Amino acid sequence: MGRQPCCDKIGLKKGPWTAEEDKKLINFILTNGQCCWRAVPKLAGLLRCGKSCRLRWTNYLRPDLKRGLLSEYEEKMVIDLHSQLGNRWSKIASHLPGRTDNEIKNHWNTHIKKKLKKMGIDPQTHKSISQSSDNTHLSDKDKKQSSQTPSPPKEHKKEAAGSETEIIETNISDLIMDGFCTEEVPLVEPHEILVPCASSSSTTSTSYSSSSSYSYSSFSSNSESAANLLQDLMNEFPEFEWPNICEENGIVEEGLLEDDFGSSWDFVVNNYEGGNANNIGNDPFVGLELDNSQSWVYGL
DNA sequence: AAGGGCCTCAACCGCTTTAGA
DNA sequence: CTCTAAAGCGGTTGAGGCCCT
Repeated sequence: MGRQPCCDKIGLKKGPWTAEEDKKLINFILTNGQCCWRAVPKLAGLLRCGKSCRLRWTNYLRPDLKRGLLSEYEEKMVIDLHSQLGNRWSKIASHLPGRTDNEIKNHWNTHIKKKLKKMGIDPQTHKSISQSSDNTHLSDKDKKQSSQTPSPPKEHKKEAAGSETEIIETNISDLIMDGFCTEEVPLVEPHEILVPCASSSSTTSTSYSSSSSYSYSSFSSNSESAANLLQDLMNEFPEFEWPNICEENGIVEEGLLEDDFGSSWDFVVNNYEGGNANNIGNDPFVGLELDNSQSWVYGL
């Protein structure tokens, strides 16, 4: 017996999702939760197959996703994990909260792979290309690119004499020192993801802001005040040295945090009920900003 | 300004794995 | 244990934007 297709493809829409479809899917998932993807399109009023809905949600609409390019630390993690796990993108993604397997796979193929090749490292084996006995696994296009790529600098040729571990570690360090771009690119406007609160006792707080320069991450919390929310964030992100904050209403606390990786973060905790001077929201929130570029607002 | 080539990444395809009857 | 449906996963595609000539 032949395998049935995952869905009746006749009449189903394919291709890029529209904002209207996104809204329908977000509303449905946040109201009903994730269950039985095959039934989702019908119940949500979408002309898509369940698989397409699941992919759209997991790869793009999920509110806990990080946005923008991978940080230096995340790239190093991906390279290290790939050397251990190979192309098991979902396993790699599971070590990077807020990142999807698709995102990591794309980033690997478009950025990291090229960078490693340029440094004389075989992206598949993580060995120096000069050590590889053959490069027959490369496609014609790869070979062409490889032939156009300048020889590795002398330092790398010198490193080839050392142990494999040393080579990889040194090259990864060089890679990071080269400086990857960490620009943040918000992709979803907040007004597009706001949904009516479900009447049920949802434990997910909806995050928002009127500024498009922020990322809008939901944060699972039972918080009823900014102080409680901050406490939840402290538990979630223990790598920060969090300050003590005033628990009175109407207090805005600002300051600097430093994470385990030496990055300085501006933070602001707003206890105001019913709006604030920056018009960021009408409820208490906790905001984090890295180098004036990456921002997260955790609202109630 | 035009157009051709390259790059990026969202989305799709098809195979594999998992869950449950 | 077997079969089937659903979900998960990784490879691939192609539209759209960017860059270079």
